Amino acid sequence: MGDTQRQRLEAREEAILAAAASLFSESGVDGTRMAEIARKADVAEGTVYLYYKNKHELLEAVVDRFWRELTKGAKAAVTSNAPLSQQLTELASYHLHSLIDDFKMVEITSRARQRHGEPGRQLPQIREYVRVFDLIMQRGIASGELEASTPAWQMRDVFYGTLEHSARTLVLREQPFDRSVIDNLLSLFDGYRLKHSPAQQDSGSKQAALELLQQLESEISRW
Amino acid sequence: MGDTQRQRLEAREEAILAAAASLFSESGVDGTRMAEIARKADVAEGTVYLYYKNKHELLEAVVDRFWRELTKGAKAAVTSNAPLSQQLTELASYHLHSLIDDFKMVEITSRARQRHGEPGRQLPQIREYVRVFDLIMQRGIASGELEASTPAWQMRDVFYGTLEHSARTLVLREQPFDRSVIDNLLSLFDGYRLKHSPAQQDSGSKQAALELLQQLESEISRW
DNA sequence: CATTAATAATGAGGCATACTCATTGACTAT
DNA sequence: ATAGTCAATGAGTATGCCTCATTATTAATG
Repeated sequence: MGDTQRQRLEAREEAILAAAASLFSESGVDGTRMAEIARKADVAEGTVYLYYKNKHELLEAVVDRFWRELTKGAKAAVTSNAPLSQQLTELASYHLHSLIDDFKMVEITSRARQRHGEPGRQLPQIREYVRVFDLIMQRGIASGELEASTPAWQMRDVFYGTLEHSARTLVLREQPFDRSVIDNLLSLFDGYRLKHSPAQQDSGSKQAALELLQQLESEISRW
Repeated sequence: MGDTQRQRLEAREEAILAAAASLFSESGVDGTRMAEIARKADVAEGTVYLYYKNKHELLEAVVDRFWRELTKGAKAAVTSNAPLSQQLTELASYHLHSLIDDFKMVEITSRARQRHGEPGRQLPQIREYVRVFDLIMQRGIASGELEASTPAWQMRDVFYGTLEHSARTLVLREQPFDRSVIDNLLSLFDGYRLKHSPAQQDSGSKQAALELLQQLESEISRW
């Protein structure tokens, strides 16, 4: 039947993707030959090119999948009714753990971004991943748990950038996950916490904030 | 004379390095052929290989030089008697400006780090650059301007990681240098500022801190 | 079930390019 | 002047990505 056929095709594509991911991680992109990938995926070399136009597109697909998986976990960490600080802690732990475990993928990601002479792009799935971090900041602002004077993207850059760099530091030193990195980052984020009680907000901005909050919640619940 | 000969060799090496840097920046590593580099440097293709073993070593040399130049500027920003917050501001501005201006080099750097299957290394000159950030944190701790309970490397990861990620954000959005990123980061760093006056330190730890401070100062002055 | 059409898979060969090395050239010392 | 050393050259080789004519497999039709 036609249905089984489609499944076979998808299984082949998956096999190629998995083989590439594993080999890229182990030997690096330059250290992996297309023939190896084909062999590991149990197809002929030419078959790879039926599914991916060239080595670079295969690399992009591998990277894209990695971040798509990460995004799932990140969303899980954020989708809850827990207080903001706890959600941030969970997200940060998940993120740092993941980056450390698959640091090779993080390195390979930067390789996938550079396509010949063109300006460095952002792969769609990475954008989506970063958006999870943006949303939690926006939600914190809307709920009044974070001050509104700092743009959400700047808070995100602190959060995301710090963790990415910490992961690099730990991996290069061959150290494991370090909880104190998270604690430190979160105590720093207290600087973004509103000191005033929500009651001190004027009613106009409070109203606007509530609307934004609801909008964000609905967006998150749609996940 | 032998001296002129040596100068000619150095000039050739320099020409090759400059040609490679310019072409890598413009067209990316994969988009640049060795023959182009040779032509731009006005030498035969084989000559390039007398100075650099292969394309990857040439790439490493280009990246290494870039960070060596950056290190000079960073040290300049830090070598002064100004208060810590001002030095941090200068260092952050210099860093962010540089990363934005030469973001292509930043991207290429991550490419130079991955050598085939080996674990991601840190090129020596990048290490040296990051050490400038470490030293200013250590100095702040020693002088009592920063709290001692957070390890210097964690403060550095916040500082360095945030700026690197902010640079990426700005470049991808095609926005120029944004002073508010620096202001935000520095106001966050107030969280690391000691609230107590130095007099509250017990004399033992104060003594130790002073010694460390002098040691750091002498190291910095040796630059 | 036989036949035809359509689609998927193959792998030998083409081709671009990083790299080598035998030859040539330039300079130095005696 | 001559021999010796070191630098430079660029045609040729090797490697690895990718193509495409051929073969195999599946689907459609009567």
